[in-house]
Amino acid sequence: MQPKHRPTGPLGTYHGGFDPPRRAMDYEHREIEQRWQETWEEHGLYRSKVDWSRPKHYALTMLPYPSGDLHMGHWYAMTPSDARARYMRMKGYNVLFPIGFDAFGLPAENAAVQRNIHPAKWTHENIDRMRTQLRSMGAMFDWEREAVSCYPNYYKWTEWFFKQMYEHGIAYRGEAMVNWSPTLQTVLANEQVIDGKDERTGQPVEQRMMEQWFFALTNYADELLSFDGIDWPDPIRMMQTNWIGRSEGAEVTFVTEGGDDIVVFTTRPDTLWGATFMVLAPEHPLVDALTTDEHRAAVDEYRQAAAAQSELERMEESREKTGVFTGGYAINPVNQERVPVWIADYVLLSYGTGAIMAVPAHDQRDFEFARQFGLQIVPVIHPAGRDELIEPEMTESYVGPGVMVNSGPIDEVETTDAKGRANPSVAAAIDWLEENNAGKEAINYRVRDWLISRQRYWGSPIPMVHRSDGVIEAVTDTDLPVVLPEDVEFTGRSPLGETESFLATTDSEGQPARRESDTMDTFMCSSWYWFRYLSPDDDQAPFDPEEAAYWLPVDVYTGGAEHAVMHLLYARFFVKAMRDMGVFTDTAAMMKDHGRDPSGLFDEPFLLLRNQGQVLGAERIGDTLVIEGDWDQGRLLASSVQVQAGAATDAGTVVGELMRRTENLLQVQTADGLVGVEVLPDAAVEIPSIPGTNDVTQLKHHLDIQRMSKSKGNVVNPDELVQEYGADTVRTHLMFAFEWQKGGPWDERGIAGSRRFIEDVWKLGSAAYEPGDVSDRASTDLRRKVHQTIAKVDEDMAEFKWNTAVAALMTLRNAMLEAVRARRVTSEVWTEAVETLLRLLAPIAPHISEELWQRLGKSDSVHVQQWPEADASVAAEDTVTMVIQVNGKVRDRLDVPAGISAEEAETAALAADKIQSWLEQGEVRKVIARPPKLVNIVVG
RNA sequence: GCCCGGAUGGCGAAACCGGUAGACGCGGCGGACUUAAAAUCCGCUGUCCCCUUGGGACGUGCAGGUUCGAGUCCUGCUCCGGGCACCA
Repeated sequence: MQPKHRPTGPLGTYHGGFDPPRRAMDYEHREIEQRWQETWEEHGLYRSKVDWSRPKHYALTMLPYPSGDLHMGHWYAMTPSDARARYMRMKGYNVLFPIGFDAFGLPAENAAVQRNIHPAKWTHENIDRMRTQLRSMGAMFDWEREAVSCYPNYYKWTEWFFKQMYEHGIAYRGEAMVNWSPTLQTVLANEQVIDGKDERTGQPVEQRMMEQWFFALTNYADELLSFDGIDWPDPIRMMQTNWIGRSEGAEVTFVTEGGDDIVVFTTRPDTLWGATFMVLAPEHPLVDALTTDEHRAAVDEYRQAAAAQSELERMEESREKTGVFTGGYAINPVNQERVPVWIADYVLLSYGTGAIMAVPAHDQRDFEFARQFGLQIVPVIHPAGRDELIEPEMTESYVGPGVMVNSGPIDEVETTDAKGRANPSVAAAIDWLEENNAGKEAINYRVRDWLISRQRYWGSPIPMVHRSDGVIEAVTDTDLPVVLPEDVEFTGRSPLGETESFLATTDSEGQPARRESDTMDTFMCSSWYWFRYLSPDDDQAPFDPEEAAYWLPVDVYTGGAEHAVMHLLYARFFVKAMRDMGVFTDTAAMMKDHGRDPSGLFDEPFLLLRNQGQVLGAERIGDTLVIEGDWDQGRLLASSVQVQAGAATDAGTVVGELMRRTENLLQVQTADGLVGVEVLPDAAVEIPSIPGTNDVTQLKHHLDIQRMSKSKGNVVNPDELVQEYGADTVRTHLMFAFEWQKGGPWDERGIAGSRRFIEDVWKLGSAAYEPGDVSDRASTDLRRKVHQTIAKVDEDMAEFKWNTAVAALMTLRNAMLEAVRARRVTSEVWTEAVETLLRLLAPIAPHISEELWQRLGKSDSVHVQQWPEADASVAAEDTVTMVIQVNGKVRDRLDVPAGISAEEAETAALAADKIQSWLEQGEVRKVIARPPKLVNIVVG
């Protein structure tokens, strides 16, 4: 449908008279929304341009992964972000609100393997569809700044950043554990491993060390612990802080009898005199050397068992302690005692040094281990205010304060609950270790360096070359990007490692060499995308410093709290590394040219962060699947899948609830546990509630209540809602019906209320108001309500409290409906009310606000209007309801002047009729007056 | 297991700093309009009790505590959600 009027003015200005208001109820949301979306686009209303004469505001919403269709979760995340951006614009800021796609990732590759569709094709089709869906939201995205991470002109710069990291010593080769499938000879993602088995083949998966690329994130650990200058939610800061997990203590070297050093980190070096054994991670490199022939069989067996378990399983503290003795011994450097060296899976190679000294008397895990295996326990703390610990009588470790005993040089030193050097005994121990060259003060972080290698196809290539002489070198900048080859085969293994035409290359000296076949973690792409929005087509640099000088840093970032520790920490790390690598040198110079002080502007990416919760799928009773098929090595090849409510457990080969689906792989919860099912391409799929021929992808609509996301799959389709109710209604409802930070299950019934609100706005905005018997009182009352609403909505929009902002607008709606019925307010007051309502609603419901604004005969877009300002004197109430309590219970209410004094309030309260009978129950002991709201009389 | 959240009517929720619990909306009930239904409009709607106009008791996951006063603060639990490093 074409716009009825084709305004031709400058940005945000429309000319030409609109039709006079038609009948009250001609609200055609489809026509109106489409027309305005086209008109805004034509006028470039949301193009954002650098303008140094105006204050800037960079609003960012987390970019979506193109999983297929835009789902309610995207709307839920983005609608308020858009509304906030629009609000800031009306507040006078020059706003940048861009969008893009985080387009590399595993689901595209799954589709390739399972359905033989190329990841690029799958991704591009999804992006095309989601672009259309995003436009239907009516958001103020500046599409000219769109960035897509899987386009070569984007990942060229992802590769360039990798090179920068390499050249500045941040990227390095190291070893890490991977999920290795011996059957497929490939690495699997954690998500692909279910119950220690490959979800696709049902074959076992083992942990194996592999050499890969890392970023030295721990170099920035201390800086990342500081949140100075940024406004982030406390829980996120806390999670990041705990994730980084800084602990202070000492590194101590134990020497094995074979002469090897075992370095351990401990936060309690003061308890070294009580260290009676050591435990190494099963994968620790010294295990082989330590193991005696007598113990080798047991050690090997234990190591294999440990390799079959994930880290998460190994960290389960409640399970029984397991471990085996290597037969080897090391010398405790503080007392020259010979201590046995064990291996146990609760020690992780990835934490600390992969080895611990065990002090069973004062560490509960060590205590349980010692008791289980009959190892020596030596108490070295005399607990404060208690009897000395006697080893055989101990039933648990002692971790409290006291005085050191049995500890040679640090005997008698006090020990407290303080951490690090703040604890006298720890300080004394560190000093002693350093004086005697037995150890040194050290800091350990729980956080590990960022492993960025992925043995996959659909990611940004790592621009490195392995020379035939073993040296690794970077691809020259002029050869960037290393482009992903398109003609590859998808088998489940990494195609790059098997594509000879990609691998074969030459090094900088023209000698034959091999390309790196790993690609980068997709978090790498999303660690710098907001810079790419600044100049998405720039082929000279990752971003244009002229744009960056104006727009950076991001002022407001919104997205899901599920990104608390990974994406949001990587993003912070990335910016700090960029700063140190000099990436912002030009930007800083440009800032100075424009009189902007660049100091501190490149330390953090996002000044203010707010998180939304998750919208859950509509609640359904979990459907039961009845599946027929043949067993093949522990999983079922299905020839028929039926959705059947309440089917008997023996109705098919497998009967159970669908828990997860990845393409045609199902996980079905049966009475006997989780079963993996592969739905064969020609299998019959039957879903009674979906008419026509069904296919396996539709099974996603039949999960129990769960998160709406690409991996869980129960998606409420917003397109249908938008068709039926309109984007403005859906936007309003999403902002109204939930506590944004919390989210919750989607329930379609409630949207009727938001639709009614939008229709009422239509009536109010398009009705011709004729004053009748005008009264000052009515006019004053409506004006007061209008200005109270401005104040409330303004405050709520500023603080991301969308639901109460909409509620305030609904309250104003109610007052205006009342006013239009009574016709007692003046035309001026009515006009002020209508124009205020439309401007306050514009960020939330942009289309209807614009349509009605234009019908009022305005020439500029409502979206370039000034945000209304509340007049506090108009908004003020002159009387207030004062509550009178007796002993904390409400017994009466009085209307009193807002300015009532404490004495007057007290007098009035004690004189109130309904209070008298309560006063007779005893003496008035105390009166607490909090004018003008409350008086509490204490009687007793 | 570890880290971080959450729990308030039949439902989604609101409640600034400790000061009227339930704003706003859904649903429900009753009424108006209609041949009828839908839509729309008006009224009621936390639970229980009493003789009414009206009044009273109870009530914010559970058990305690602090306070004149607790949804809000403290202690100990229960259940639910998010994250745990190759899902994004």
